[in-house]
Amino acid sequence: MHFRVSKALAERTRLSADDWEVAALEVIAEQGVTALAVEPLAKRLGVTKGSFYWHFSSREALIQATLERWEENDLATFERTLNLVKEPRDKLRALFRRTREEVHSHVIFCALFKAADHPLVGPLMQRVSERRIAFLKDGFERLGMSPRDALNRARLTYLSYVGFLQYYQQFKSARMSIEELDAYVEHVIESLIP
Amino acid sequence: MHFRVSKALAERTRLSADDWEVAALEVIAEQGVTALAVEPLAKRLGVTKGSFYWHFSSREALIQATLERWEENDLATFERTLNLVKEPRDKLRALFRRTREEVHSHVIFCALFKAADHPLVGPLMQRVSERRIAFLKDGFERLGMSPRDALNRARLTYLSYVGFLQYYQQFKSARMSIEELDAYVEHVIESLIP
DNA sequence: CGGCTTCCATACGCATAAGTATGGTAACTC
DNA sequence: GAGTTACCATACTTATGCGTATGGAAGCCG
Repeated sequence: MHFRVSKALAERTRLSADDWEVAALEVIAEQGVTALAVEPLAKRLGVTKGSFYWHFSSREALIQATLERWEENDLATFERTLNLVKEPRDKLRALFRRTREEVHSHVIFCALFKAADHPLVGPLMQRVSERRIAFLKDGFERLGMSPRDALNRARLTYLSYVGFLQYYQQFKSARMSIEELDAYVEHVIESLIP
Repeated sequence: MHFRVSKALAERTRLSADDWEVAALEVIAEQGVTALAVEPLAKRLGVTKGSFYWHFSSREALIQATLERWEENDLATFERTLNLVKEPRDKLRALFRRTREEVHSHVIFCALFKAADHPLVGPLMQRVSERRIAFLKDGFERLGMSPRDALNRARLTYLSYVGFLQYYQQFKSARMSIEELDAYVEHVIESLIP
């Protein structure tokens, strides 16, 4: 005897490929790319992998699609934030201060950076890195630095950002307080923006 | 009919726990902590896991022992390098320039940092990070910075170091040339050392 | 209402890896 | 040289995860 469970309780909306990609990105943010497995992901979504292999041909295909989606979204977000401020110094400052906000996107970025060994993730993060370094270089050049110095300063800035994210994400027990974090960001701004 | 293979060819020296730890550190440097598995490691050493479980009670025990060994060695190396130069400015400069050398130790450091999720690796890297930041802070204070500024500058310096390592290790295809690398390090020195 | 498509469950095969149990062989000891 | 210990191989068991095969149920379409 099997009574059909109420639709509201069971929430039995069938899944789309998008649902899988969103869930995959969540797992990547929480546990990294290597921890992204098909069966646990299916369990998380309340289905079995029979569903998964209808939407995707393989685990790699899911990763590929998820990464593409993230890159597009990242590009769009970056462009949007980028055009808010015009004055180069303020633009850089705004960028630095953004580090404290939009935590979620930073978590994913950080997880992807750590997974750069993966053949699909590596090229992606290299593209992203070069784009951001180029953007920073442009900013420093507008502030009067030589192309050579601007490039190196951009590298230094970007890589300190990467290091900071990893540190801040990992060692949550030793996290700075909000005030300390603010002070740190202001110090970085004073030290790196001419 | 089985003729005993010559001892020189077979190299059948029996293994010690140390041998396993050294090999484990190699694998960590090459493929990270998560990729460290017992059976592949045994194959690498030309034995089976029957040998492994005589020396160690579990995979975790191996990781533990390997990390302890690395931390001791890292401390010793750091102390040694540290006492070579006395003048604070030169000391910091020497430290920065060291980034280009002793590649192997940096590879391990980098791999461990990426594996900070692991319950054994996390606390270790936190200790190591705090030690190094404290060392840098001391250097900056000796150069006349306030304790607060010195701490933040030390963080910035250390985290840019971490970010650089990850970037440089991962994206070998987009690596800078030697000259470019030198120029970058000199830029960092000029930018961060007052 | 019968049929076709879409989405999913179940059940399999295969591979890798942790850990255990047990027996074998080298090496040292007396 | 007989016995003990130290080191290792082989052969399990269990668990996880990828991918496939196949059948079943829901939803649309005529």
